[in-house]
Amino acid sequence: MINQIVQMASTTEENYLKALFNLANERGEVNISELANQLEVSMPTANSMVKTLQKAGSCIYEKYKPVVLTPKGKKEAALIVRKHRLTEMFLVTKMGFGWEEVHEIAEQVEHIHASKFFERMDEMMGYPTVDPHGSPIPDKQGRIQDLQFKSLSEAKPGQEVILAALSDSSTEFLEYLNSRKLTLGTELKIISKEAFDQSIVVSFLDSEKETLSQKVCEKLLVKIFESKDSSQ
Amino acid sequence: MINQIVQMASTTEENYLKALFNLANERGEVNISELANQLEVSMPTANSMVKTLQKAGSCIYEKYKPVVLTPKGKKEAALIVRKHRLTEMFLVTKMGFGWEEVHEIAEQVEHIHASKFFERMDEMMGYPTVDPHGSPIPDKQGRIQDLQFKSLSEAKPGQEVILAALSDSSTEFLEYLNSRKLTLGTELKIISKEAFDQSIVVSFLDSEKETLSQKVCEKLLVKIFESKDSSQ
DNA sequence: GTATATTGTTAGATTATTCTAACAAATTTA
DNA sequence: TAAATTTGTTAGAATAATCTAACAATATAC
Repeated sequence: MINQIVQMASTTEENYLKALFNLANERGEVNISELANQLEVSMPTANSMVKTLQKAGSCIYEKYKPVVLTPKGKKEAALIVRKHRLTEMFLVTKMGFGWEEVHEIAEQVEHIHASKFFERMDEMMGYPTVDPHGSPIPDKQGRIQDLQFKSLSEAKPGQEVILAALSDSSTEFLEYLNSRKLTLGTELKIISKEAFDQSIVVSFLDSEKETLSQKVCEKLLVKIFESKDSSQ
Repeated sequence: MINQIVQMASTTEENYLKALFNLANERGEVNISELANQLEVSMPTANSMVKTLQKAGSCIYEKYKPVVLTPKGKKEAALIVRKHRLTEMFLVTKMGFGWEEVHEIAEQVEHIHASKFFERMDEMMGYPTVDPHGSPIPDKQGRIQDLQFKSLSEAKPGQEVILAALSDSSTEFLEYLNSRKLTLGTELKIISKEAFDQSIVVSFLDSEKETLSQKVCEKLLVKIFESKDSSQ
């Protein structure tokens, strides 16, 4: 009888996997100092944990080379991200939390192993595909749909767009958006764009007008409607 | 400047505190072997952790004597039990789980530190005072109301009682109760009691009749209505 | 293209949590 | 009460996750 006890990843290992996954998505390659920085541990600590994850078959690592997740590691990470995003969505839609306060809670809830718990959340919400920040929720197999939104800074005057996701979900940014009543799903019309500093004036909610800096525009991901003059 | 960093209890320590609290409530004194047995660790392990908890001021321990929680330790434990029971209640009333499946999930959720999360649950449920098994939910200060239910085995023929809580919430027992449609809040009338084996025949839901063994009766906690003939 | 800075590694130590082996104290049984 | 059993303790070791110090490799700057 083969008694193959596949040890579940510890909470610590789960955090490393998630960090590798997120860093790889943001910046492509992941080196030890980025990883250490992200997790607020020393480089020797990150180095040693990467070796542990390699032994477990979750990543590939060669001295002085960037760390790469294996398909196994990617799936493990995606399933943690799934739990995180389902939780965030649940906290917002079913428990009345603001989108700026859910990340911290979800960081803890994502390490719960009872899959029943997350399946019920999923069911109660009608199987959502994105979280409250517009990020896609991986499916049960760890697959992620590619949403391919554009940054608002790519939009041109006259175009209409829908705010669909954020590339920065820090509390500060979310609170900035709250203060301008900018929520996901909001329709924006690009009134003008300032050539000097790339800031954009938009109108939304049938009346509000707002100037958005380039910095802000880069972080707002939008669906751009095909131009009415069919220039494509 | 006094820089008193009071270290939060680890998940492991929390589990020891909870075990000490529960064992003390069930059996009075807690000795090392009971604790070790409850947590499925070796006696030296339990012994060593008890010393750690003592250093943290959560319990009092002298060689070969029973372990006693300090007021600090009792409060810490009660607050974990609070999170556990709030979670169980939430899972049953807001997420549609059966009472026999929530314990396992709550064992994991109780270690989440985000107090916002539990406060929102509490609020959504209207500040319940008991969990789905009839056990009291400690308040935010760790205080527990004393419910003082009686065991059904103390009831006498002719009396009417309401099933209020359980002294055993094992999955097997909960499934037994499910199969008989016995839920908390059910009104039972004691039809007769068999002197030989202390089994009791009850009627409930206006029609159902059921014979309950002494073993079962001892685990059912009830509110006994004052007798109509005011014999007290 | 050398000097400087950054990044990464190894070695060695620490703390938390656990174990087994060996022994000691307390309790139960006969 | 003496023997047997149970309970508890100490000692010593193992693993996970972390650190600092010291050194090595790679990348950047002049």
